[in-house]
Amino acid sequence: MSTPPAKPQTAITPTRTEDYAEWYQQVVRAADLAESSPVRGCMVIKPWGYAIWENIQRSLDRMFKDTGHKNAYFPLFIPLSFLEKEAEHVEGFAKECAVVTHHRLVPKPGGGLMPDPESALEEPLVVRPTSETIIGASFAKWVQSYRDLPLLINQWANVVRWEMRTRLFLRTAEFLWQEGHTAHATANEARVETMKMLDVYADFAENWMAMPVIKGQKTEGERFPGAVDTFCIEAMMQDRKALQAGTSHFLGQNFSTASDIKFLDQSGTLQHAWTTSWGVSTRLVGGMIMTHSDDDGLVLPPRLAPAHVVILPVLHKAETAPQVLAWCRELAAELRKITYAGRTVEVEIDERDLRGGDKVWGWIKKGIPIRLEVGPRDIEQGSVFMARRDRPHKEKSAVKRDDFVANVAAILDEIQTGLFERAKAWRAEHSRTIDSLDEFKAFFTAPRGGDPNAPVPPHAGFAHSRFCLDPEVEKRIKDELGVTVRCIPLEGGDDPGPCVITGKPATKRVVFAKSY
RNA sequence: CGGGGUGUAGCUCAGCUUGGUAGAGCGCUUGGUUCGGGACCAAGAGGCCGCAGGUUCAAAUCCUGUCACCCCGACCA
Repeated sequence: MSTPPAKPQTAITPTRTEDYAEWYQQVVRAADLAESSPVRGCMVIKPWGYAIWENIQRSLDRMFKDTGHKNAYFPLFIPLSFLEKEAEHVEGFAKECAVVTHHRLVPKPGGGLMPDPESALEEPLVVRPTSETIIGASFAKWVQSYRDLPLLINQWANVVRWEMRTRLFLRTAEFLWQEGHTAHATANEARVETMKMLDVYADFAENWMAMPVIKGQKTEGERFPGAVDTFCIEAMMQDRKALQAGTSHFLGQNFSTASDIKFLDQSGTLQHAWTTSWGVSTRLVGGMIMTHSDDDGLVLPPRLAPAHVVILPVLHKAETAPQVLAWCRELAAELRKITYAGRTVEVEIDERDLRGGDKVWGWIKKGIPIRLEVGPRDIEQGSVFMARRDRPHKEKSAVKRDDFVANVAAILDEIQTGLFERAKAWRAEHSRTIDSLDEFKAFFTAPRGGDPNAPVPPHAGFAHSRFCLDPEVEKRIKDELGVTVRCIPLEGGDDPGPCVITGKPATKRVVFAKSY
């Protein structure tokens, strides 16, 4: 018997190719990002994970403000009647709403507590699944004249959608997000706003998350309930499934009509305003994980990393320990004066009384971009031993201390850019232009070993194919292959020819994929 | 919400078929030997066996219900 080839040891089991879904959960856990909670479908976001969200918030908030938006805050509860105002909107969200019906608890016979029947609310309150209607009520008061427009508001908040199947970060019953809501005097202005914010999202995804995205429009079937047009950014994960990472909606006058947002224009005519809404959520953290992480755990794009550099002092010799520590602290202080991507370089010194290997692997699994090992020998030579999370873990090199200080921002940038290029290459590798139905079907039919309950194996990726945009056909394809139109790309999609499914004339190529 | 699976120590799991005082490895604590690296030896701490009922002299084990998690669908950011 020959021995099987030795499998390289990885910090995360299983690996991505062995079981992607399980790998994802293990990465989240190993990096200490979040955990499930006693509440069904709701997660506890732990400090390392929350810091990533804070970084997302900080940079997006800056971008929102730079485009003229102001933050505000609206109630968590929405009167049921508000939600009923927009027909498609109700229909879309009714199935997944948490509803508050009482305001007091009383002792239950036999122990425990129960809602006091006497305290039933006259009108139930819905925990917001999104805030168009409650914000609309405010907008209706705030807008009287064309001079009040445009009204550009953003809210950072939590929302609740009673999802049937949840996954940490990707889909939770409660999630954190931001929702922008704007009102404009003309349809055109509102459309410009819709596209502007889509651009902001794409810019953020690519330049901060290092996650390449395709900007596009949703088909009728995938549109936000109540919107006239929905636009999105779509990214490819490492299992080649698509992730909708952000949406921007042109709402037309649907919600302004429902909420009575009216103004007198310059000619004295009473008009309904034109509104938009747009949002991204903690799902972005899931997207970031699935875009960059490897079989050793989380890989963080430096611009969103809670900390950029960890210094691991070699402290096991008592006589040199104080000196090593002092040297490391001084280095850290100097690094913290450097600015990278709008923040100072954030440095951790891991002084914990742990074995070196344990510390190193802990930080690898947390995805920190740069690790520095510093011991007496390095100090003697005025150097640090550097390892980068975007390189194999054994690849370490001695770098002169002062060179490192001078170059740290450049190195972080190189990692950031490298991650983006790698993700782009991955997407390119798994995208195909497909013009025949047979090839299309083959592309999306992955063998499952005959077990209908088995986890879904990796998908082929994105198919760029012409499509006639018939909703019936789209539904059929979804039922047959589990594949949907992720978006109609805004850029580079024009290519008239026969629809890949029906052969009917089509003007554009769309992106087909399986999705989260 | 339908189908499948799993709940036993912080983690991964064995024990359940055939009911009889709760187990292993990793992790944790302490001591020692090591150590520019996920080490080794020894001694310890730690569990109402998801929860609630039932059957039984006796339940982790059998029965019923319920909750949670995972996978496959449907739904969705």
